[in-house]
Amino acid sequence: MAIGRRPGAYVCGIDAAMDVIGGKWKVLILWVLHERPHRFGALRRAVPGVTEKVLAAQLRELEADGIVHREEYDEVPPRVEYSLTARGETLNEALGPLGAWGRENLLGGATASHGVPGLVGQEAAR
Amino acid sequence: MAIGRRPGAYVCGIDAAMDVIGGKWKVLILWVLHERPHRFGALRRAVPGVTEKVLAAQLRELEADGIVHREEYDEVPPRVEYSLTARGETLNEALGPLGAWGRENLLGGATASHGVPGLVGQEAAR
DNA sequence: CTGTATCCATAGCGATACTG
DNA sequence: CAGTATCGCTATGGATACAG
Repeated sequence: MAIGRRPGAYVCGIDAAMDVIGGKWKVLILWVLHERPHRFGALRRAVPGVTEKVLAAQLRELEADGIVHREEYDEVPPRVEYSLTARGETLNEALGPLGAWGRENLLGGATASHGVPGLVGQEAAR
Repeated sequence: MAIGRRPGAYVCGIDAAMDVIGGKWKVLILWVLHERPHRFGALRRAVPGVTEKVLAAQLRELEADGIVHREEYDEVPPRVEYSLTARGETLNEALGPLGAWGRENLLGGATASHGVPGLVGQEAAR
């Protein structure tokens, strides 16, 4: 409990989880952050097509749900680093089978993995 | 491949899968159909709050994606039965860990399971 | 560099009525 | 019974400009 934006409105764990990862870019953000922490600008470049406003909004929601950690350094120029929390890591692992299903059934097994431990490489390095 | 509504637009298996289960009611439909086939009206009653139009639309998409099978019986009164395909069953299984994550992290482990084989009971019978 | 503010486009969803 | 048609709302997301 304590997280999720519609407390008490879920009929099973799946739709609760869907609420957390339902944003258009969230699984991509998860995918990128799983490899290593990113700052805002790097994240924006790593998630092609997202605008600043939307990226900021999705990060806020993921932060509110305890998935990502936001570390603000009081420097100049400003620096903010985003990383996965422990809960974010477990969510990423729970997403593994779904990613495998998608690769096998939707992509023909041709594309990069989704950060399942032991399968992720340097694809998202950039 | 051959399924998914944005062929070639995915960066990893996860967002491809998200496209398939992204509708507001789709995971619920999956949950209900996993237990046993349902006809349209029964499905509508089993998924509380959905309207006919939206239910029909989501079923069409799931059918186009090869997740559900639509069996039309030429009787009077008309009868149509919806069931999961083999691909739908594997998708349901791939959703298992995510549902477990949601129950543990969002619901406190209090709610019914999502049809993970061996865990589903009569909760969705209704 | 890391955001917020403003405005706008659209997709998805919902209610109701109607048809084969 | 099993849908389709029509209408419209609202939430999400996108583009651009501006701020700390």
